Amino acid sequence: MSKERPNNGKSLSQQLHEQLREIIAETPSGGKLLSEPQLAKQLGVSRATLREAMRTFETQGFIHRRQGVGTFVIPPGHMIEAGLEVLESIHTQAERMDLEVQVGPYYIIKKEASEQSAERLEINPGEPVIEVTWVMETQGRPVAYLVDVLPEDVLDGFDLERNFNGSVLDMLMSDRGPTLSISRTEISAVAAPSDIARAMGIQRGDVVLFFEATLFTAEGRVIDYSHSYYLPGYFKFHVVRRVGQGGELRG
Amino acid sequence: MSKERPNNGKSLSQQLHEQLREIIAETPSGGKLLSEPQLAKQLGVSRATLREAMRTFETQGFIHRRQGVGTFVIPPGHMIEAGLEVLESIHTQAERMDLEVQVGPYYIIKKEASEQSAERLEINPGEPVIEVTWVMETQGRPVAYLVDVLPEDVLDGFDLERNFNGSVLDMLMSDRGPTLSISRTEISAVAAPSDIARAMGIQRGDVVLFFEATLFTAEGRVIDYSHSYYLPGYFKFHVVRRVGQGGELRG
DNA sequence: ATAGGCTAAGTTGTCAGACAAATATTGTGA
DNA sequence: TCACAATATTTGTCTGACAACTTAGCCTAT
Repeated sequence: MSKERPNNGKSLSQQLHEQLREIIAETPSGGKLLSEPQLAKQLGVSRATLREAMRTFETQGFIHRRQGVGTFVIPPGHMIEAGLEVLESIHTQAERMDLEVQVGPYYIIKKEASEQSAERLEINPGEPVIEVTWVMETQGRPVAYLVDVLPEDVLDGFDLERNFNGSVLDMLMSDRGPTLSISRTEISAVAAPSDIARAMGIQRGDVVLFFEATLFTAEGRVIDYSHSYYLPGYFKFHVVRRVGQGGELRG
Repeated sequence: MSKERPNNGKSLSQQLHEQLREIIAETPSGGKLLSEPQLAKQLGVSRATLREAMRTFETQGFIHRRQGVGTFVIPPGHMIEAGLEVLESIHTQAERMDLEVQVGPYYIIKKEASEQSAERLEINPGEPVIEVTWVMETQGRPVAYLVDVLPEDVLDGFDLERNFNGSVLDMLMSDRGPTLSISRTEISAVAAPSDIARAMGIQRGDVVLFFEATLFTAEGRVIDYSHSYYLPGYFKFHVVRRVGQGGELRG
């Protein structure tokens, strides 16, 4: 068992969250959930706590509550289907796509933060960072080229050389790591620069998808800056865009 | 004329939501909110209700609650900033980016649905559709090429020729239109095919971002299928990805 | 027979007050 | 000075109740 974690105010709530997810998943599209008092009793929590958990699913558009009527599961297929808005490693993502992947050549080096890296990581240029570079392959063919840059101290407690399985994100999301919250990913398209082209075995100037991401902890600290190149055709990225609600917290 | 609406279980909660948003927006980055009892008293609601509202913001990653400590505003700039997950027209989006845009040449034609369009629109091939094609320019330079395909009956009540201002989406979102819910957008990168290259004044084979989107009404009907090409550099698209929660509702 | 209104039951929305759990601060003693 | 206990503050959860809303069925008047 991992480290002796206290109930960070999460464990219980987390459990409830999981249970609720299952219940929602098992309810047919458009179907009606049990009433709140019944559900609360079944799950062994108070109605107030249950309602807070339900609210998270409502915010995410999975369920819909109508006063005096009940709570309904929003028809999926037309729903989230786990696109880019869910933060998961490219490894995990590839599995869902039934794509068998291998970790190609990778390099883990310690260096001083470049000006660009430093700005993204919100540290000072020259501070020590770890840079992880690797190529993702399927059927022996390179399909993605990934670079992660992290402040050195973030990796305290990790044995990078031993535990690296191809995904920095998976490692950070393990229970030993800090609590992650969101990742801001910029999307663009570029012609492959020569060094990337060489590593991926394509022509210089060939079209690749380009992602640039910064990863934040729950406290708002930047702990990872990554840029990655993907061969079109092997990956299908998608986003679910929602009308209106929520936007514009900033002026 | 607003119909005689009863409090659809929202009006009050909605109001609270707005107030909370303001409070969060006005709190400095990383700052601490008032304690829940104080906030509840100030807003004139019970603590339970307040907590449900806060939960929505927590789910969206705007605030972070720590038991025994308090509730904190997550530094923005780190935050949402209205990325791709909000459904809005490219026109609106361009405005936010301080990009002055003009509507270049456009064509509105009626035709029979191709096999591909029909599949996307969930109709039968051969049924009448409207196809809107236009080029978006900034400083006289083409920067995007957009094609929208809609079933003919969707546009009942719209005078397309007269009202078209460059955005099909804006028109559909107007009050005369149906209630929209989500848009599923696939993201890829391609080398510009010759006809698009010609229309955009670039070389055939140049790199462009490629979006392919289907737009759903609240009832789940597909009412728009669009594919669009964007010149990298002129646009910055980004997505905010959230860790774990909510994912995998579907098998 | 039909249309319209009324009643009752079920469900979500909101409220009040209380205690538990986690954390940070302060005070105390060695 | 340092370790440790006491205390105050804050979020997490519970309980029970009532209000607002929706639906379905019954009843009445036309």
